[in-house]
Amino acid sequence: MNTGARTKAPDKRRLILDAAVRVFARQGFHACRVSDIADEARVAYGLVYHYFASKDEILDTLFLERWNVMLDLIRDVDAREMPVHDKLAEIASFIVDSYRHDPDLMKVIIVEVTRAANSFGHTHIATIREAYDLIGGMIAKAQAEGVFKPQIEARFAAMAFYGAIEQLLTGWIFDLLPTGADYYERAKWLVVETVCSGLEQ
Amino acid sequence: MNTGARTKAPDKRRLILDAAVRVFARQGFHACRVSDIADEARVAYGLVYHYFASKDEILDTLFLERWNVMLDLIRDVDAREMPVHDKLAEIASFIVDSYRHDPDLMKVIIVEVTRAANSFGHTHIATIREAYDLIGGMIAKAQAEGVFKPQIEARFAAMAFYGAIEQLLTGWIFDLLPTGADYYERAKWLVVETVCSGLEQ
Amino acid sequence: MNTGARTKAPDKRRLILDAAVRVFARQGFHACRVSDIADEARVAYGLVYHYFASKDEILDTLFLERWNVMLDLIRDVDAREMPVHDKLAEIASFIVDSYRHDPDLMKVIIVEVTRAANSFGHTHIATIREAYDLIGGMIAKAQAEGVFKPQIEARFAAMAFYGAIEQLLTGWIFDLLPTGADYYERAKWLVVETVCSGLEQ
Amino acid sequence: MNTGARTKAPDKRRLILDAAVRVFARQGFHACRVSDIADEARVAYGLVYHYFASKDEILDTLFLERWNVMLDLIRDVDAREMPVHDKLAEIASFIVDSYRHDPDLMKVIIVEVTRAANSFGHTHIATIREAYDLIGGMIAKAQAEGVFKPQIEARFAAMAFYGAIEQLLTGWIFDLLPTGADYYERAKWLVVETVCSGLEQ
DNA sequence: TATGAATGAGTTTTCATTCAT
DNA sequence: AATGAATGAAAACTCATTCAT
Repeated sequence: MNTGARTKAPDKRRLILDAAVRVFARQGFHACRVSDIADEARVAYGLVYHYFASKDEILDTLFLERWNVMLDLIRDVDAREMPVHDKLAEIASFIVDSYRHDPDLMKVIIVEVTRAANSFGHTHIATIREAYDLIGGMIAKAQAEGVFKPQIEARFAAMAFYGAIEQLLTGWIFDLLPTGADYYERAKWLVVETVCSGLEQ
Repeated sequence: MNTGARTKAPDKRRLILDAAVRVFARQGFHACRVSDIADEARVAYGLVYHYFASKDEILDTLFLERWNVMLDLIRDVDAREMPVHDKLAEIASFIVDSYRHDPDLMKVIIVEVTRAANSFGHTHIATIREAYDLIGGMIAKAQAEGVFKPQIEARFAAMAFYGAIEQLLTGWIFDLLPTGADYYERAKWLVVETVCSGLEQ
Repeated sequence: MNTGARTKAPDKRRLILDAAVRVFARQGFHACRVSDIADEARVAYGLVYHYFASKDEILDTLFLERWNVMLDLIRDVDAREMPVHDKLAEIASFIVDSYRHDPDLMKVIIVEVTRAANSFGHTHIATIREAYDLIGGMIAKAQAEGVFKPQIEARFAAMAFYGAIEQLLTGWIFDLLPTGADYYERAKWLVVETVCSGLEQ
Repeated sequence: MNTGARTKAPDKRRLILDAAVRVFARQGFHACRVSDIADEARVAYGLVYHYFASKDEILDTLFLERWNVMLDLIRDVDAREMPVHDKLAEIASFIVDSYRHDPDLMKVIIVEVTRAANSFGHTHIATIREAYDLIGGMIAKAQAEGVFKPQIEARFAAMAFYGAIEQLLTGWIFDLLPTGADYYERAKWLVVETVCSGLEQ
């Protein structure tokens, strides 16, 4: 029974992953060196290669760890009986909270994976798509139930919804939007409100 | 009547820029070599450096060329007297048409610049922000006029709107959404309809 | 009886420095490639950059190593109680012996550093000057004691003295002067005799 | 009858040579580009190659132009009937005046040619040696006539004499010695006085 | 596990030189 | 003579990865 973060054991592997998040966020995946990660983790250079086969694998690991948590959440939400509005709100809330909890990690995922059409994005496309598809399914179901307009393609709407959230995170990442607990909460509400009811009075 | 491409000067500089778009789109900025660009342009290696100080400058040039055209469009729309709904529709239409007209260029801009918080995105943040600000201004104005709900932060709404569009393009780039004239047109309508009226019936 | 070169650690760093001396002397700093140094040292290319930040740093290191030994000698001589004639003789002897012991190293220092007004010479000007100043001080002291003529500027005389020695080395480097133990010893005597007593009978 | 420097005719070739002197002196031969020379001469890039076969040839030309003037002077002095002291004074005077008249040119010759054992110095070794040999001949003659001590090798003495002068120039080039008409004149006297009579009272 | 020296392929950039006009 | 675009070889430097200890 090792929950992974007891107290003593430093768990070098975790140390390296966490250091990588900070370094990737600060310098970008391409601009940083493996030695930067080792230094940040206060670990010997070679140890990075003891735990990970390559620099790529570190980012892969970080992405999958987080994305799978999100997929679990979305699947769980999807399975529950609740209005689509609330489902979308749960998802938006989860993503925004993910950013609140670990902005560096979300920055890395958005900047280095989600849009990297020729590298990591391409590698993980199936995993990424699963999230979009699940959301698309919720919207399609809502259309079938007469809650959402039937004219709008569910897949397109799902992308627009997800893109709206990700862009809010991008705004925070680029320091284009104000941060703080209030703003995070309002942002969650705003994106769902807009997508469900629209901006018009 | 000459479309310009067959006439006198081959304009090597343009040739290089156009080749770079294709190469960046195909391989990604980091994964491609300057020699790939030169080869694609059927031009001597050194000529790339005769016209551009660095590989970076090529991407900078491509981005600014296109983004400034968009800024002009947005500024123009902003100055016109028309319902905010139509203004947003013009913007969405312009961006989608940009993708239709030159998917490679838009792919490069979205994948390599717009979200690159540690490299090009950071360099061009002021230019990028201008677009968001202009859209935010339109929304704020609509709120002041009572057309849009006043409770939603205009800046946040603008980001959500832009993010929704960009994500549709991302969907096409990643081959997650179907393409074709019909889909492009419906996508334009969809994103504006959603943002203005919401998905709810 | 072990001269140290055959023992345990090969000390790759030293290997590289020694190889660099040979390569710089043979081809000149600008004309040689870093790979030439690595090859000469029978070491992997990248190892050169593991120990030195740049090709420049290798030459900097070689120069400072040697010049500081000379500075120590001059400072030591300066502190001793002995006729100025003998002091100058010690210095001339040290420099000529340095050439006898490692002609390549002295060649590199004279050819690539001491006169390189726009590169290494400029970088190390303060260090180089210290030697001239110390010699100038000895001459000034001799003038104050009435041993040397007071009309001649000590700083100028110091430069002339040092220049005379360096030019003898240059003569050997360019193969314009005969070499051999006898010539080295006579050269030491000659330069001091000339500067102190003059060529006139 | 064209003395080469009338008034109107710009003589682009001369313009390029003079510009090269300034650029070589300022940046060093290796650090400057051919385009720097063209820019400094306010001449088209390609024109440099119309007048000179290579960058090297420009420096060769500059060196030979000046060194041959010096050789003429030394030969002339050598042929004259005058005390060796005066001969050496004429030579020292000529070299110092050369520096007064065009410090950049002398800097370039000393820094880039005279000590460049692996490049230009090697190329022009025969020409350079001629000067040393002529001076050596004067000294040998003075020894034969009983004016100079016979124990000192004339060739070595010639090198020491020339080296003393060149080092004074080096001192000015590196800004280690004070400049000005007075200092130049005293330097001429000093070097000859030292070499002939010695520093001792 | 842990360390960091050792390896060497890969890429940008520079710049002398050529050439068409 | 004059121009400057075009060429492409050359080299420094980087850094992911391997390996001996």
